[in-house]
Amino acid sequence: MNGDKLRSVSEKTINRLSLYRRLLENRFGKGHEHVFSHELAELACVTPAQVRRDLMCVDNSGSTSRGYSVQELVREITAVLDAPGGQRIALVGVGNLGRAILSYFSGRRPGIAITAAFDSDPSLAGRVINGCRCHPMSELSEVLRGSEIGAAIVAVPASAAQDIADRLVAAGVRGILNFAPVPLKVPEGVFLEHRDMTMSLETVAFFARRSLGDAE
Amino acid sequence: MNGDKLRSVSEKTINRLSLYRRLLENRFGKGHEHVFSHELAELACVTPAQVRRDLMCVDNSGSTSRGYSVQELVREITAVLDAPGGQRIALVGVGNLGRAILSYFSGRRPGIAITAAFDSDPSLAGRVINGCRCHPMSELSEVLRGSEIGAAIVAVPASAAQDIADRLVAAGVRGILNFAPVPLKVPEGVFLEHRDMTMSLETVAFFARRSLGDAE
DNA sequence: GCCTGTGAAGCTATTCACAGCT
DNA sequence: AGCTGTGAATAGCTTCACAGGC
Repeated sequence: MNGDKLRSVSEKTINRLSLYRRLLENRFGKGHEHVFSHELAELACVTPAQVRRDLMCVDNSGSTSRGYSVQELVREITAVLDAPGGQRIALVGVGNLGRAILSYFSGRRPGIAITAAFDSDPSLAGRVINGCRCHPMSELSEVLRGSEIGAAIVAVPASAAQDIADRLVAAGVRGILNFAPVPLKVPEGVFLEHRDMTMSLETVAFFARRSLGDAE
Repeated sequence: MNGDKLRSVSEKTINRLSLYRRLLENRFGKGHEHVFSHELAELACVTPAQVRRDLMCVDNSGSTSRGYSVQELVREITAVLDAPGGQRIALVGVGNLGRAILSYFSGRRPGIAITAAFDSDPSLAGRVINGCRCHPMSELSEVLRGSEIGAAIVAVPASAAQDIADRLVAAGVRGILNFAPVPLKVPEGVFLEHRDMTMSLETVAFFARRSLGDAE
């Protein structure tokens, strides 16, 4: 389809495409059939030029004086973001955060499903939480090998995270979303996103304080 | 102290300083008194040049052929990041995610404390979770006004998020960490960080798939 | 007139590369 | 010899500004 364009799309653009799609779905639900780049920009809190630039990587239906067709745009962004048959994700670590993630994603996005969870607590084994089956940690490799899972969420304590990451990669996982408060080492070719809450919160605290100082 | 340098520090640098500090604390716990930039870089998964560049904004003790003194570096980063008397944070939304955040931050960082939580569920009012008192949502402005809280975490459903943000800003909050899956509008001068799990997960899924494709 | 798509400019962040120090 | 601190170069991202279309 639009193969080569996709090779070079940046992470930030993919992030925003994900956001645009949700905003558009929501907007379409409200009866709007078309959007202008400045309207979508307003919803997403970015500039209109940014929206148009981002949309260059979707196989865009083009546009008229009415702007973009919401429905077509959603379809085209989906063609870029989602795997044709949907994508399966594993969750490792079913503590407070892991459960929050399960409950949040349960059936929320059609293209993505968390289909297996793992925890070192044996009492969770066999339980089904928000439609997702929990397995003992020891079965990680085995369960992943028999599945179509290509990405995983790591929500375990810092001390366990690197070991888990190694095992995930060995089992064929090529994308990791890491919530553990420690940077992970993964081989070239494995995509890694580190979402460190401590970093986020300390950063917000810093700039909040600086803002106050600026005002005075 | 090092006032003007701080005006221009980027968000990314502050993020990494937060990370460096934790890695250093951990390292010092293991008996290392000194680090080289390439060692810290290895721990943080960045380049040595990046580390040195980031450290330019701390009032650095300088360095010798032994590298940086871990203890001093921690102290200097703390002088940049933390408010002198510690910083208080509010949490809005005590659902699954909110509880995960409370349990995670409970006593973890000395410079930061989540001192008030709010939820629209009246049955939570008055309860204390991980040392943090829950208030009914209606008391948000009142409680914040009588406090030193300058930043807040938003962990409510999308539909409530903008209203909460407006009330937080009106009550004097100058930094918001937003976990709701919707971009928030805040006035100039209020720092906003949007941590959207759907965006993160869809992005990881996309690049995991692309990685697989690259390999084939 | 007001939109989109996009080359070019402008900005920000990262890395290079080397002077200066021990 | 091997480190830090930093000007200069590079790479990456965003915005400008305008040609072309309805």
